[in-house]
Amino acid sequence: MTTGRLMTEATDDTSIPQTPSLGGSAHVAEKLALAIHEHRILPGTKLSEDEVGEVFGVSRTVVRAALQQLSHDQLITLKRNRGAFVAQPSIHEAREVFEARALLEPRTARSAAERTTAADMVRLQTHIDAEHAALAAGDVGRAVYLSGQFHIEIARIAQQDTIREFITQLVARSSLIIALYWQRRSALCESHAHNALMRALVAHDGTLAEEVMQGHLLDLVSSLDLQNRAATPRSLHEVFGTR
Amino acid sequence: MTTGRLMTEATDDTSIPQTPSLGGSAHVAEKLALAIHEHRILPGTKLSEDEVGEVFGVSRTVVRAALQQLSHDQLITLKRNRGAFVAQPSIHEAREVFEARALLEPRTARSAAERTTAADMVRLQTHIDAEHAALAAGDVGRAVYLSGQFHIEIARIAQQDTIREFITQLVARSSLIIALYWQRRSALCESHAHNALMRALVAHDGTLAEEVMQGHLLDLVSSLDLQNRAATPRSLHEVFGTR
DNA sequence: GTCGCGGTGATCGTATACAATCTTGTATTA
DNA sequence: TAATACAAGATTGTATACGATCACCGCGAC
Repeated sequence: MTTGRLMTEATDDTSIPQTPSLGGSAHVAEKLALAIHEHRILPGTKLSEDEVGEVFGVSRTVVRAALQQLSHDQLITLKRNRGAFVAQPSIHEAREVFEARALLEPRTARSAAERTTAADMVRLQTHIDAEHAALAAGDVGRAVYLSGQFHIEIARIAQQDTIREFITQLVARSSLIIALYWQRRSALCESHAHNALMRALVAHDGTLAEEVMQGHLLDLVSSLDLQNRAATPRSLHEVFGTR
Repeated sequence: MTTGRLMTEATDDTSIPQTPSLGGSAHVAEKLALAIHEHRILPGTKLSEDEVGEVFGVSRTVVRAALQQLSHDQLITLKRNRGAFVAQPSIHEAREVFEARALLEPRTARSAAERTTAADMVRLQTHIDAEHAALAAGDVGRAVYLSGQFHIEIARIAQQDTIREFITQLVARSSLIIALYWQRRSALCESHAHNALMRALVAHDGTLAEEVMQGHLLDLVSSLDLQNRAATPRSLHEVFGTR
């Protein structure tokens, strides 16, 4: 066990699932997904079954179940007899992800605007405050995670569970894409756009919400470097195309 | 083992994975998914791990992996310490599924129209022929399956893998919805719409393809009975609203 | 010096065994 | 008679063990 402390150690929690309604594998999957979201585990990192099991104090059986779930969400890639690796979306995949988001999210924001309640407003404001706090603390990973949760929250307000699930997957993959292709620039425009979105929502202005969301997603894409090929491949095999 | 012959028996194939690149669990998951698609296994059916393992000649380990995958696709529902059951989408979920399809597929059809090649046309025509053959043979289940595959094929032509994956999930759930809420009526309009779609695609008429797809999905929804609550609920809890 | 080849270690794939939980049948009692 | 408590059976949840496959590395031949 040479890597260590990339993720929360087993001593952080009771190592016994605190949510008895959930299976242990779901617990492990959540923890891993959060760590990936927050960029505490970087794309390309190998997730050995033994190692993960040791960290969380569970057997390989439950680790395998968790990894399979994450694989289905395309957060990790399973290679037969090789192991699990945090996914490294290609530039092509990155474009597709944001095209899908552009297709789903503006319309969802419009729906959300028509249904935003006072309670929703409070939740959104809390979210934005948390984003600001994370940025102020310099915790970029957490800020990225919270920023994604904001988009998911909008889908929740729209009361479209099926679409929300898709957006959840897209946000997760977006987190990987940001980790790979982010070029530092305007980090503040993010939460600014979220503020504008919230204003449109509470004003029940669906058209405005749709426009703001569309522009926000475009800004997001343009803050990435999707031109240069060969952006941060971790595995030597991928560098040279062997295997 | 009292149920039997709902799905293809183990003697149908070699019971040894014929695709060595795929894990055995993927093989089992595919067979089960196909059986569910074709309505050979109906919503609400319990899929016991032992039973499935016996049918396919594999151990519970691989069955569990397959069931987990199907659960993620929402084809089955896993209940802790209870087992796996073929999913029974509620009317609300059914509406959401088709709303999501209405959001994704028309635009995807437009993209596909701009990229349809001669080879694609052949594939589409083959598909439509197979649909006709299945209908002529009275195999409604297979016709439903092939009809869904047609929609997935369009997403493939559009070269949008991410969106294609979403549509694949939605088509799968649509199959369950059709099994639950289908009210017999115009079974032929289906393939007719598919013919119209193909014509729009080969003519590279994106606008027409988008319109046809939108209308086709609306027809599909209106062929369902999503008004009556309590349409074929299997669980008594759902009948009486307890828990 | 480079290419090909087999040994070796590590890791995953699958099967089996045991523990925990739920369901169900039965007997007991008010 | 009906309700409850208890026990037996069945099913899933988890852990462990063994076998298969692949990557890595050293050795030898060309």
